[in-house]
Amino acid sequence: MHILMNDTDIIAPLRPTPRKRDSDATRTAILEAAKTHFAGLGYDSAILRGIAGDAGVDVALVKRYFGGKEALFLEALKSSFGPDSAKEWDRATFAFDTATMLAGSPHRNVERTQRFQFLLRAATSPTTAPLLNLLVQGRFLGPIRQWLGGAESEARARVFAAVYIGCLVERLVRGEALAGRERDIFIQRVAAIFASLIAEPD
Amino acid sequence: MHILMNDTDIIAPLRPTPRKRDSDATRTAILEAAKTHFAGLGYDSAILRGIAGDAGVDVALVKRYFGGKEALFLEALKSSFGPDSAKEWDRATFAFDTATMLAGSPHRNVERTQRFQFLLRAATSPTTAPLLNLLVQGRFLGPIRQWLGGAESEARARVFAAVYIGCLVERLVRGEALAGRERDIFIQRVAAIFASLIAEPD
DNA sequence: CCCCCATGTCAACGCTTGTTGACTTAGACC
DNA sequence: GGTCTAAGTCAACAAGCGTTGACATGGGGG
Repeated sequence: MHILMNDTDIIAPLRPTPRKRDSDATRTAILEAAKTHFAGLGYDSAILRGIAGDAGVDVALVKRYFGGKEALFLEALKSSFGPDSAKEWDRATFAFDTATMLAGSPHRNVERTQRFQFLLRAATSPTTAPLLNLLVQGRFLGPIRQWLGGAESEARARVFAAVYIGCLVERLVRGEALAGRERDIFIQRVAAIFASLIAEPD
Repeated sequence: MHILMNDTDIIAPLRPTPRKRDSDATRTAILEAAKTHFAGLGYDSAILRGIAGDAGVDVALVKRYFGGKEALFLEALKSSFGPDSAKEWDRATFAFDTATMLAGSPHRNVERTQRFQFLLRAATSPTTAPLLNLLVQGRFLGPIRQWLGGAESEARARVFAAVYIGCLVERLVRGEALAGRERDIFIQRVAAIFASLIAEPD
């Protein structure tokens, strides 16, 4: 193993700038670690030294690359809410699929789960709540509203968001997932709610 | 005004122990301030000096009376979730009333609003989330489940809780309340959801 | 080959905040 | 009225954490 040269050495000649000590990778590593930490712990409980540690870098680098904790948080938040897959959702199966996802195993679709845990934790921390409005509006409520379509889409989008987030909180509070018949009922009920919000013709 | 003796002096003879410097009142004041602060700021952001300040006492008193921040939090949490009015709810108007409350002005029924903000903030802080399970189960989910009655009450209670909490988060994130027609639609939709969760005969 | 800038490291500062113990004072009891 | 305990005050400590600037180092361009 130690005989082999690392990737950087190999592909370096191919690039215009071989990246001396890979600042891009460092930045990315920090950002990724930050996303995980912020999502899992919330703004207050996440600590820079922990994030830097997970990224395998020094704390001071966080300042160099992002400026500070708050700026890093914002960056991580924006990075977590990239262009969403709202348009890809299938109207036929959406309600049931989403309800299923919300009912149980956090393992499926980990990325989205983490993303919304992120949102949730951010929403309930007074420090970050103000920062969140724009993002929620622009990348969550907006797309959903548009996707739902029809009249009074604003109100319906809000109900949708509320139910969606509520399910996440519910799951967050009590770690164990539902099982068996109770789980089926839960899914069925939530799916019905979603369906009623979509189907509305006008 | 300064001529009058204060209450303590007047009613003192009537009590077995007239209470020298009113330790009970002090304790209560701290607890009340703590409830407000924890509900409004969350466990992490709430600071003891702020709580003590609002209560008009020294920080050290918090230790004397409660032992520490975590213990105070627990006490405040328990105190916030006293015997609930679940049994008083009217099945006929409950769905609409609750939806209306959730839709808008946090001014009506401030107490309950604060209580659930408390719950919410506690739920999303990793520090306090573990402490919450028992309480939520015992004093919120339990009563609701019982009140809803019928078959599969567990699943339905969970859906109820999810929607309820979701609406609170939604309102928490975006301070401004809905208005006009959008508000009506919102209420109508949420009320419909609640109603469907109650009415289920079997 | 040498210099210079970007990258990374290190240690320390300063602030916030929970906690603690010593000190002061009020008031009930003898 | 004196005394002793409970109630309240004060200042300081200690730990956690974000932040900062000085210093080391590697590598590409002259």
